[in-house]
Amino acid sequence: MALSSRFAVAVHILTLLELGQGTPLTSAYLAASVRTDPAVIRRLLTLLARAGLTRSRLGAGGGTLPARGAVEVTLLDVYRAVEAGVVFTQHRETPSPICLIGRHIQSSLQARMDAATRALEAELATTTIADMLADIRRRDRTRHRPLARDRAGSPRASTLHRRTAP
Amino acid sequence: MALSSRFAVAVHILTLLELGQGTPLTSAYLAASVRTDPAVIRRLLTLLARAGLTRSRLGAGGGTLPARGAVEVTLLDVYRAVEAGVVFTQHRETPSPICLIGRHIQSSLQARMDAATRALEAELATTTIADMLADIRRRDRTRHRPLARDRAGSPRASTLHRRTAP
DNA sequence: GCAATGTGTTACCGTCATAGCAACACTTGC
DNA sequence: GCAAGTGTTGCTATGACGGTAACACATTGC
Repeated sequence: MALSSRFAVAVHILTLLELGQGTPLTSAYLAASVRTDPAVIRRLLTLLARAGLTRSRLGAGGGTLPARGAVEVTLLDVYRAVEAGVVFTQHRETPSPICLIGRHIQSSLQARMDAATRALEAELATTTIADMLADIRRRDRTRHRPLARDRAGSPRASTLHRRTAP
Repeated sequence: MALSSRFAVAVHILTLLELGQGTPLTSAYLAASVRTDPAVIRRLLTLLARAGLTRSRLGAGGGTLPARGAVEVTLLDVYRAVEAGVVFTQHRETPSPICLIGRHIQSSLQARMDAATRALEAELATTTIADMLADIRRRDRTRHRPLARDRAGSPRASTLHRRTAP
């Protein structure tokens, strides 16, 4: 069936870290934006750190920073970091070897599963975290302006670098 | 994360039905090849019947037949028939609207998820059940011949149309 | 040195989807 | 009528996942 929500949350986090511009963000801050528990975020961050996508600083004033440039990190990198990477599942029990179909269905099907997975992954690789951030900024400019003030300069920095819950 | 095994089993069943060549196959027969319980097979068959891929005959001498030609049924048809069709999952809770990222991450991400899903589905659509059967026959000819007898004629019909467990 | 802050990690629980399994009503062919 | 099937339901065990609390450890600033 479906993948977990880890992929969505991980992309969210990485985009938010990129927006942070060098300030280490705490798991509490990230959790407030995602709307979950800080421990869940930290659990996810260990996966991202293990994949070389984030770095964390311990202790007071600590937090997490992106470890690579946002233009280098694709959604495929994120996907591979946090998901088992298995979209399709084979039979639970190996089928009957007495049956012609049973003998070969798994290997034959695996080839198609792999091809479909490759197609999905290739598509994911076309988008970077930088693309995501740019797209989100674009969406905010066009769609989200019922009261259009502060056009140029002095953007909504208050909502970005505030250390309290966003 | 991963899909259920329903897709794999459904492809298995449809290929086996196609091999049956007009004889209705029972859920017990199919279950023996898949190595599961007949009730599990019947539960799956209702999904396939609902999608117009199979027809069943009730009563003694009954069983299930393919409802469409094997060249017309793609793996995408099977996939759509038995899976919810959702590969990616969004956040459980809607992210914080106070945060720039939180406001737009879901719509932005959904576009990429849809694109990746479309790529996967397009790849699945390139293979038919007839392709599967042909591929399995090919694999059986090339790989599965430690003792190479009965080259032409008199194939392993015993393993195909036998009504007992394969 | 010490308190405050924050990460990393573990353990536990509730929820949900799934597959295995048994049971039963109903249909069909002999 | 009986045997052989399907269609369907209910129950259970399992595994993945996210929410939550707790705790050890690292770091900063006083």
